[in-house]
Amino acid sequence: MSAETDTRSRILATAREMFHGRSYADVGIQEICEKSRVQKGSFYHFFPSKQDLALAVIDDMAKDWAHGFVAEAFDQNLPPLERLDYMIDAAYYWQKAAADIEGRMPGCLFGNLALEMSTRDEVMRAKLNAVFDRARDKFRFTLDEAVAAGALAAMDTDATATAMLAYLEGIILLAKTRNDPEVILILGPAIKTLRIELSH
Amino acid sequence: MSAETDTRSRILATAREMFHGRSYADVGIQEICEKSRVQKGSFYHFFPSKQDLALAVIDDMAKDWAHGFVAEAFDQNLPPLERLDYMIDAAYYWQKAAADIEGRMPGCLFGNLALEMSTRDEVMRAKLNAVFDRARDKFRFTLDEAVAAGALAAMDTDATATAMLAYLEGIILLAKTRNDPEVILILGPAIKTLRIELSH
DNA sequence: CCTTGACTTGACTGACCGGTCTAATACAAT
DNA sequence: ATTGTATTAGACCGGTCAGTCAAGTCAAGG
Repeated sequence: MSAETDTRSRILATAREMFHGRSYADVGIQEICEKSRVQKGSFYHFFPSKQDLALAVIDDMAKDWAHGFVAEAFDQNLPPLERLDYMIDAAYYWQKAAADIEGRMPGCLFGNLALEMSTRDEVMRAKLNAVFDRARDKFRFTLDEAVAAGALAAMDTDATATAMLAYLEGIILLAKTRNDPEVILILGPAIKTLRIELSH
Repeated sequence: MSAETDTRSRILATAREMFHGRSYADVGIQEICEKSRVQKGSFYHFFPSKQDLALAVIDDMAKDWAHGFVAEAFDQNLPPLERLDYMIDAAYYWQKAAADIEGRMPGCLFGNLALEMSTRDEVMRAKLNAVFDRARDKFRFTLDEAVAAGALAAMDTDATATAMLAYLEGIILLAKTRNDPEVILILGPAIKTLRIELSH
């Protein structure tokens, strides 16, 4: 029970790290097996295909994300607008830590996979889209609170939340291309300037 | 002369389309050769490696981009801030046209390749970074003009230009993940709300 | 003690990968 | 007509890909 779970989760952790640091196509099952010291057959006992593995990796990362990074950054004890700064900081330190260890900024696993796989795998696209939708909901909830508290003038919180998520992903994309986490720190705070008015 | 150029440019055009619509790793040289009706040997006569082909594709797209899309969108006869709206519209129609034909939004070739290749190929990363730098310059030039014309209060035009580029890439990323070009139209105009103040 | 079934092992498959090589061909200059 | 060069043709290379499979190991349950 513990051994079986261990094998599966070892595969999952390895795959997550490798997909994140490289790409889906560039990482082979054989390599994942070697690095997690598992045989091919064992791999296929737990995951019917490479696609299923990727789907599991996305779920796994989304779970950790929701319970760690996002839960802290969107801490409801903080004033709504400060949460955005916290989130930017969290993203920065995360990427910086990874860059310091690996030498390269891995960026956002979801963004990476989304651009690589959206045109090739509808199931994966839909799953990544759902992850983004949940992230947007976090932003929207924060914006709704800010508006209710009078910290922000009334706006289209749904559209603005989506805009903020897009901006965050864009910043990480650019930072990864520059291989420089500082970009997140420089551009991040401007996320609070984004605004989409209510249409009527 | 015309025939040789034709073979090379046929390879280039096919590769560009395929890399854009799928990904670098997913498209094989064999497939590119088949689709452009060229033999392997001819391919390697013109391009020493797949990496060189990708580099040439990036240059080719950047050239077309600078002369077409960007030149029109950043038309200096337009008031500076209107150029931003033009650019968003141009991005929308481009993606929509591709989505209508292919059924899927290809997104931005540069953004796609940047996320896929940045951690794997330093040469490609640097080239894509340079393309982004030039795009940022276009934004900065526009912002400088807007500030000079009094249409915008003084700001850190360099940082804001980078923020706008990040936002644009982020929008396209999200639109691609949703497979819905309309996202560009909804989120795009908010690019004008981005602002990074001068630090002092 | 025997069976069951989850798990592991590692050899194996056929397809495809990027890239090489030699020979044939087209064509321009002499 | 001949030679040199640019281009094309396509067989071929070793390696890797995702995935399969038959033969086990081993612990729990009857």
